Amino acid sequence: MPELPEVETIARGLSKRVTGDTIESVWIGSRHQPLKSPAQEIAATLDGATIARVRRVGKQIVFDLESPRGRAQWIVHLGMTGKMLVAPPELPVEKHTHLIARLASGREVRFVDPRMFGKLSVVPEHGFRAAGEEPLDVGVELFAGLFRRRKTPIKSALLNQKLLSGIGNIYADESLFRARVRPRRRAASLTRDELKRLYHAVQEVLNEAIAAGGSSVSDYVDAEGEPGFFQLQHRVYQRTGEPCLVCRAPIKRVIVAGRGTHYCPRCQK
DNA sequence: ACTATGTCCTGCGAGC
DNA sequence: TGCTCGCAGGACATAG
Repeated sequence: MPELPEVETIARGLSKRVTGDTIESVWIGSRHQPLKSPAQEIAATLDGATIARVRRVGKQIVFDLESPRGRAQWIVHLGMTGKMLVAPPELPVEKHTHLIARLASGREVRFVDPRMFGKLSVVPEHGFRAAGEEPLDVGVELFAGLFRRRKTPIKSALLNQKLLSGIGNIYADESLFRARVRPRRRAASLTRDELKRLYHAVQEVLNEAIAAGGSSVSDYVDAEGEPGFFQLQHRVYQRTGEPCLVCRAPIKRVIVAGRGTHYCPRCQK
């Protein structure tokens, strides 16, 4: 599922291939679940707009658009199974394609999302605000302050996009393992040292994952249709019963915040 | 003001 | 072999 490193990889790929290009026409499928803004409004905003910039904010892809009608932003959240592909027009349109933007260069940007947890919207210029802090930009003091006085499990807090934007199930588990903190620990119970370890673990995991092009665990591919490789470096995620890479104890799986959660019962306190 | 839980959706794999 | 069923989970609604 696309979390910060996957979305970063996709946004970089899109940026490289569509910046400066102009959307000449837009097709939107009849399944409207993935749309947060009305289909008509999305089509009208994209149609004829030039893509000035593509970037990642939290887990969303933000397209800065310029057109004779003014500036706007196209916001794409990939949900669990969303893909943004840059494709030649002759490439067969795969099932669950919800939007196709045809570009002046001849290429197409396609939004594909089988499970339809993804969301598309358009907002006025500068209309989009990230809910929480960027995990890779935040300082250690502000980071630690986010968890103070919170009774919720630390894993739930990591998944809360209003605190930090971009961490999902994979990177929450991997970060907690590296920080040697159990996912069910109450956030407020973490010591200063543990919070510091967690801060560095989050940065390390996210940066390593970006370098590997993200994790391909379900059907994630980047804008060019290429998978990522960070799943090969997962130390706990989906390794239930396998030996911990540090102490050989079998990795445990429990449910926290309704999510499958993996940890080492010996290394993580 | 927080926190916990159910819901949306389709594809896939386990189990019979 | 072929079927059914349950699970996967990001964000939000709703309940407590």
